[in-house]
Amino acid sequence: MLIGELVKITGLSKDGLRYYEEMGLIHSRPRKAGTRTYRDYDDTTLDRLGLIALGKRMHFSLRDIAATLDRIVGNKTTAEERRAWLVAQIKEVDTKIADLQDVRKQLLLFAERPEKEVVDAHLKEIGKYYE
Amino acid sequence: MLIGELVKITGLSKDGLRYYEEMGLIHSRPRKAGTRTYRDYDDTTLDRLGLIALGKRMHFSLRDIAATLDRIVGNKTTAEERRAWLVAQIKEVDTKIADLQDVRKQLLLFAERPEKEVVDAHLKEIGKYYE
DNA sequence: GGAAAATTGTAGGGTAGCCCTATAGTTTCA
DNA sequence: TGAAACTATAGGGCTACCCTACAATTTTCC
Repeated sequence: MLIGELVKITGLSKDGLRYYEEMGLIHSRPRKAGTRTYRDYDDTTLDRLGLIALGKRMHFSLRDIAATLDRIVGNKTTAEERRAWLVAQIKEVDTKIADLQDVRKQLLLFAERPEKEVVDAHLKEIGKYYE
Repeated sequence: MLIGELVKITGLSKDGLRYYEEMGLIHSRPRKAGTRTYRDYDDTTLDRLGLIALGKRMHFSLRDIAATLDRIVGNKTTAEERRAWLVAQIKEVDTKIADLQDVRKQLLLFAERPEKEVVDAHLKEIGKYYE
């Protein structure tokens, strides 16, 4: 299929998809047409895009996603390798969740006593984690 | 204090701090020195940087953080306004947590049956959420 | 069948949130 | 006094795109 259909199915943008291809996240077969060359995608592209979306929901960079895409979709990896990798990913997600839960706790403390002095004092305590 | 001390205390970079100032997230009093003008920061800057860090952990854009910084640190806001705003923020964080938990569930399903055919089949099911 | 509309291509600029030079003015300290 | 330490501005680079052009190639409609 051409890029337009991919756009229709996925809701992603033309530019985004071409950027993915440039980054090596998806691939197409060149289809010659006069002086132009169109990109022809096959169905497995949709699987890859699904995984890319999953990676983005994990707040991973495209570079990281690219590195792992072939690892999970590719045929070269064994089931055991996939499992080990997946467990590692789950741990990373757990870390992100834990961090957000901590943030939530901080916000809740603010919300319970929203008087300026209390907020300010609380800020002095937690505000020391600058990064 | 000058920018170097801020760098030491926070661990943030000189460039990052100047970018924050450019974006209006922090402020300094200009200190003239010959043809140059140095940035002079006061202690409240540290409070602001603490809140900025909190915002970043929530994956908020600097633009959004800037908009809310004055709202929470500023004197103009009432306790009730602050509380309402904080509750809204907590909801947003909850959404992010829920999404990550969903991602975690998907990964776990993959991990439990990492055989290629099963993974591929599963992909077809969940892989339809492209964004 | 020929013109108009839709689709694709490349090229270029813009955004966010920084990092990393390079070059130069200012202050501090031995 | 002169070198080291700190500061400034200016410029380019990176990521993950978006948003114009403008041109080539279908496809569609009359």
